[in-house]
Amino acid sequence: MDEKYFAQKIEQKWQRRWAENKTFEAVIDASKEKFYALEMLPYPSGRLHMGHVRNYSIGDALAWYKRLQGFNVLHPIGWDSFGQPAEQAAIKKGVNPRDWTEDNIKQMREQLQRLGLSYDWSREIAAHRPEYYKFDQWFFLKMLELGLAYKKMTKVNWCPKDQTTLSNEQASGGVCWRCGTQVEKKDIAQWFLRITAYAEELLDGMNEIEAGWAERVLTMQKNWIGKSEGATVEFKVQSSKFKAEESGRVETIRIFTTRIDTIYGANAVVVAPVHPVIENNFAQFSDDVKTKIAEIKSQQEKPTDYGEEVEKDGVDTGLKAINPFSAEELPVWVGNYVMMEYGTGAVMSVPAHDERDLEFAKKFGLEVRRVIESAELTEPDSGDFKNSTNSREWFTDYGVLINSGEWSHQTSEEAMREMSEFAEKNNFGEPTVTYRIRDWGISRQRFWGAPIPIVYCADCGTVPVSFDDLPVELPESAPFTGVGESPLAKVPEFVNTFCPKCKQPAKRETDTMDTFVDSSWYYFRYTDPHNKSAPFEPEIAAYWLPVEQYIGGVDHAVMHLLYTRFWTKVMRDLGLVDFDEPIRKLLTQGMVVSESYYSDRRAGYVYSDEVNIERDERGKIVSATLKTDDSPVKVAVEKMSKSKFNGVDPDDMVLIYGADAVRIFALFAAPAENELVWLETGIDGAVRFLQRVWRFVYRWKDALKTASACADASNDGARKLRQKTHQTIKRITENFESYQFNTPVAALMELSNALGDFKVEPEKASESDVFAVREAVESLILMLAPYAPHVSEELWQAVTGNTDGMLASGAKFPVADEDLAKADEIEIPIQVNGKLRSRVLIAPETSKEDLEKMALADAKICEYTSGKEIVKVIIVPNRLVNVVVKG
RNA sequence: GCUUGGGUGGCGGAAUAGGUAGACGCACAGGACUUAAAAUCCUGUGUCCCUUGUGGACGUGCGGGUUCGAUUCCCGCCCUAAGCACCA
Repeated sequence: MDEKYFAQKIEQKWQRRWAENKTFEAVIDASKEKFYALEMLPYPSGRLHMGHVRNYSIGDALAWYKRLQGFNVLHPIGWDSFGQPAEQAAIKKGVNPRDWTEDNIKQMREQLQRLGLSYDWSREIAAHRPEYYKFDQWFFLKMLELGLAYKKMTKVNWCPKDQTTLSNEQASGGVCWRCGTQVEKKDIAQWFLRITAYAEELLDGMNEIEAGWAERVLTMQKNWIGKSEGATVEFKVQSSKFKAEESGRVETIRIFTTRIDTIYGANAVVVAPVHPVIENNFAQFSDDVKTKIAEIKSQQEKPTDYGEEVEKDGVDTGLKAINPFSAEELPVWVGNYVMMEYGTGAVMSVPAHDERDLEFAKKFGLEVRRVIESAELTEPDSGDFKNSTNSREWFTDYGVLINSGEWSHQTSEEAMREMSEFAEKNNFGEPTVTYRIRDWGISRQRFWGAPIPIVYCADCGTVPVSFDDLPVELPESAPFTGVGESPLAKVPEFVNTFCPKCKQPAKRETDTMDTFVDSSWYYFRYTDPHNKSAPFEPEIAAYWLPVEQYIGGVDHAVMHLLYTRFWTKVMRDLGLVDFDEPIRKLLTQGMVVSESYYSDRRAGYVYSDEVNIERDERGKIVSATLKTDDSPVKVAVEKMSKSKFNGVDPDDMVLIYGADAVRIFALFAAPAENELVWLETGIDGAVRFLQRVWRFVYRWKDALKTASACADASNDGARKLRQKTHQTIKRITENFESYQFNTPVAALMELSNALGDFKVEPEKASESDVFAVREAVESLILMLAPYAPHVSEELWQAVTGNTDGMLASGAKFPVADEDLAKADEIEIPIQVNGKLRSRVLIAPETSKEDLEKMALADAKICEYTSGKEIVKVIIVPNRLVNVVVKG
């Protein structure tokens, strides 16, 4: 056994041993409490980045801790291996996406193993394998049966030159990212999952998980679902020649509003350019109106960039609609700020009480009529807001109604309730709840995804593939051009099939599923990863699920985490699971960032070794210039990325510092939720710490073998050490229980420093010294294991002589002895009028009376109190004394 | 604009049922060891002031408030990050 710490050597040794012993393979054991620790599965890009390392280090620390606590831990990993990059590689380099993906998985698996993460590799899954995506298809068919999957026409971004659909990002600025052609909107038929059917439940379920999820994530989901309660009101269209002639019925426009109380202030009805009433009456509009409507329509179809303010625009169609409350005749306008996708695609315009309507009214000179007055006014004024005491131009708060017929003098709250009830009673409206969330479109015109198991038959129409014929497998390859429809459509062997119903020749659906489908249920599959006939056995899943702790980036706060909650509710309705929420606790870890250097001269990012950086003695950058020509370089702290040349390769780090040190630093440098600035210098501290522990253990190793079970309390040094040990155990246990991963490292360092201060030579140590040191060392090693498992195993072996590894020997996390942890003397502050003036050493649990006596007798305190009247003395036992004086 | 976080030394960060602010680490400075360097170990390190002390004042974004006592609670601002955004 080597006396020097060589990370590479011991890390390989223990990684091999864990694998041979199947140490981390989880087996159902009903006698033990289970713990499911889960990290978001990676996309196999081929290289691990520091964000992964941080994510998995957190998860592994937790898994180790829970394992040492005696839990039956499930800690799996897999691959989110469908998706665009593989297809891009195929287009650019001509490689087969499957080979590319498998190669990447192999490389990244090795990288993960070099970090010594305690995964159960026997449960590894990959989304691109037929045995996995078979059940994506299975779920799709089940949802079809439940009416939760359906097909509808929808607008997509379309590049007419490349003949392909584009995502919003690819259509940024209204042009195709590849060829720069003007992007069009095109209607194509796509498959949707009815997530809206669960909107209310997804909202309600948040109460259940509130305690374990970061508030910002829940808020983001709430905003995304976007529930808004209001009312629909029907306005009869007066001058419409349409329905009146054809069916004898009067055409109506249904508007949605959250402020029905302001309806007497409406001066117009504004509809989206694609609203049915416009299409129905288009023929009777003047040419000017027609042109304007077409203009607004095409403007709305153009993808807009983030943050872009669009000026209000619109046109009076000449149609008239009747306000059912006031019987007033209002003009019907087309407005560019009204969208068909939200609410009913029509609004009533109330400029006095809505900022957007005001903007619109101002532009077109429409009347602004105030109908709500601030409730704080004792007397409602005339309604002429310019002379009103609360003369803001618009007023969007709740208040009291004025100029509203019989509803005047009611409060907004009363009026909203009663007016929508009134509308319902009289058949021209009803209370309505609207959601922002739309159904989940899962069709992708791509090759590298799970084929949607549907067949189109000339006679039978759209026919689902039979469950027995799953999986619908992807062909070996396809022509990858990046243009045209889905590559699958160009593979005749795939496309041509037979109708499952009538057995006549038919064609397959060539779209594949959104990869968020794969990640919606992957962690259910981990519980039963080799099941051939079902996604998982409900009984097995019932043991392991729900997930106790999920760890991943905030970037998935909405999409993935909402989809998987939806999927769980569907699985519950299918009888596969019996809970509503799959994830009890969610930890969203911060990004890993580092310094990047941008050169204006080179118009791009440059490598760090191309830059000269001067720092002052405090480390602040004084100047940063390009080495080649001394031109200035901008320094920014940004997310690590290849294109910014500021990434750090985890493999290099592991090679230089060892996996244990990298993991300690990743956890110690910042709280898990914070951004982590990766600085090479910081990691030295982790290495130094490990080496100190290592040296100490080897210095004491032989002496410790003689440790007896005797703990003699008369030895002061030993007693102090034991006290520190138990205080540390207590602290670290509390930290882990509250999911703090940075502070335990500090506590371990303190304990290690205490050992360093223990100045007894091992050869001269008394029995109680040896006992105390052994206790401290064993505790230290056990508590270090979640951070630095390799070093811990090695040192554990050195101390105990047990060569199987601490897991195999069933090591347990140390338990703090409260009595030993108690300090035998405490230093408490004495304040005069809240200012610290002196300190005094006391025995714990010293009585209030004694404390007061000690405080008032203190020489320094007397100095401050002499000649003054002591008003009172505040005593917090074991904390402080505060003497309050006057004069 | 709306929503939600967050502002503590040169830096990452500790500490809040209100009770010694700055644990631990980095960086820096001085010292020991060494022919020398590395490594290691020791000491110091919030700011300012003085009579250099078991000294004083100030100090947790800013301004108020509550309290014997506020980084922590309340009110009003400022800055910053993220998400959403013509959502009716």
